[in-house]
Amino acid sequence: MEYQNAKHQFIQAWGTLGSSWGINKAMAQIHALLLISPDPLTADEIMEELQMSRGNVNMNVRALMDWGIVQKESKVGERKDFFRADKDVWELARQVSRERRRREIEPIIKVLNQVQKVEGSGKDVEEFKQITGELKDFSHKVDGVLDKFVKSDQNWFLKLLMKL
Amino acid sequence: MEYQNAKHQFIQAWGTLGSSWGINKAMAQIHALLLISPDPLTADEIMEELQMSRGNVNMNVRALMDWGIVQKESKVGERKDFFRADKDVWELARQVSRERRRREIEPIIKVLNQVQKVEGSGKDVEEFKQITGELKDFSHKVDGVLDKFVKSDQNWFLKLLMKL
DNA sequence: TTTAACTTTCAAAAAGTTTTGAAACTTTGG
DNA sequence: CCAAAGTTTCAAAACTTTTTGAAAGTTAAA
Repeated sequence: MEYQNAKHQFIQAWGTLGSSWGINKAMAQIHALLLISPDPLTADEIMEELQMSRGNVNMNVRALMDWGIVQKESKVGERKDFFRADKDVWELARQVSRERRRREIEPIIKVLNQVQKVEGSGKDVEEFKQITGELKDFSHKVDGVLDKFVKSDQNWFLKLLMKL
Repeated sequence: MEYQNAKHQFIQAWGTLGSSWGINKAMAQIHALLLISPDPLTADEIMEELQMSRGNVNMNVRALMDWGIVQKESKVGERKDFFRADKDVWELARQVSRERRRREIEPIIKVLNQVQKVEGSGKDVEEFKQITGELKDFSHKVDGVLDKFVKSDQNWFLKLLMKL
């Protein structure tokens, strides 16, 4: 397989994967491009390579910086901003876990705590308390695992894999 | 908090969570409703409760059955189909993991294997091989963990939690 | 076989999301 | 301070996904 080809396929696939993860395609594609780029790129280079508008690149590069997986850099003697993706896959996974934990697990635990305060009795209410209680327990467990993961180092994970 | 209130809040929250997981809102809401319902419900009851069209209910109930987390039932002396959600949160988590593994991890591993076949040399190609290689390794590890999880029982998970 | 109850399909409409591009804004070197 | 280079914003357009509802299909009791 030829390089240009492999590159496009990878960027395409990363974009699709992103979509099914609730990350928009442009954001995922920019990330893919920066990941495989040996040197940081300017907004213009990203626009050119991925054929997207300046606004779109700007918006999504900022989203990637929010996630903490892309950094802005400047070069001496250059006016333009350069963007670089974190190349450490382990670190990437941790950042993504951290964000998803914050955006998804935390809100659901909050709601489950709220609705557990339901009053009254009867079959419906009992069933409701039962299932939301189980979901809450489960969510707490997942939260705990993610927390551990986010705070851990790669070595911990590898040791864990051994145990499985 | 009053029951009707808690119920709506829970269904709403589950719908939102679904969206950020690439599961459509209607599908997640139907699932939430069935989860907390002590008895199986008919399509008409779901339509009424969630104020959505017959087509939408039908489509998403089938999607839930595809995921293996909702079952169709029939009652003697009743023409209508009844739908029931799996009440076991553990089982639910396993089914969801299985589906996401199949839909997301497997395709990306396939692409990574493909693009690793890139030919030629140079800084770009080396960087490309390096990062796609690392992603592949990582994906395989995640795949392994999920596989273990999907095939495990709750007890295994609890023991694992102890070790953390 | 007929008919009524129920389920499924699918094309069109609505809703939601992403992308564009031009204008406004900011920064920097001279 | 000015002008040039670069960045950000945002309303409108394009695109995608979801939802609707009516029509077609299926099933089962009489």
